[in-house]
Amino acid sequence: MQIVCEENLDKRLLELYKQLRSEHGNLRWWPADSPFEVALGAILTQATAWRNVEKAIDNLKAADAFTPEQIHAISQDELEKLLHPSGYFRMKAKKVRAFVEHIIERPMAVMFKLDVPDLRKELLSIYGVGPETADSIILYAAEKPSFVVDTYTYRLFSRLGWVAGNFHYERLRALFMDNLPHDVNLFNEYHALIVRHGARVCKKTPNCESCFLQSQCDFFQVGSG
DNA sequence: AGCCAGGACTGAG
DNA sequence: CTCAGTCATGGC
Repeated sequence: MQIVCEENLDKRLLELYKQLRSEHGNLRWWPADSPFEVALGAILTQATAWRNVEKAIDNLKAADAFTPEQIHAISQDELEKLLHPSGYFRMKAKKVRAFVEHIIERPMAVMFKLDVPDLRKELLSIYGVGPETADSIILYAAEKPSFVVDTYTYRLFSRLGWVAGNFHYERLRALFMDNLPHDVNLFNEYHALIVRHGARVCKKTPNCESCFLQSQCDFFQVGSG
């Protein structure tokens, strides 16, 4: 993956943000009641629709298995059963267990005292926590500025012609980290807007009409700014 | 009926 | 390092 449009990226990113805001409003993410619930949701939503994640989280709450210690105490079979609706339930049971075992040793509140680079390294060392999950936990649970990108971000930016080639998480994240102020509220809202908008970005057709950014704002087209 | 959703890990080349 | 294969349910 290469960055096609290097010029004025800071201005372009802020203008895109304003466009998304005007289209979708102020979202204020993440749907969870605690940092631990954010982290669980981040793991469970890997390649999975959020509505299925909600079922699994409801199961955990209903089974009174919603603290790290409670989850650690139940059997693997039971954990798999509770996580079943979220899909990949065997994999996710392993991942959730690895995560709770880690934070029983090092509570999230302790980890969250680290700066973003060190916190990110520690989260990435946990089985089942990849770059997007780590950044989601840092941004939405620790409330520190680490930009979250995903396949929606890549798809949108490909349509805009700002990037080309295959999706590369770290390079796409660096595009935001290097060209935006490190503001938690900005990062929070920006990623939320991209995900909300993502449903309108056609997967296969390069000039999908449902992607308003293609048709309504010449500024976003490479070469016009 | 198929397609796909807010990815990550593994093994092979 | 790059990449295909794997993991799995539920809504549209």
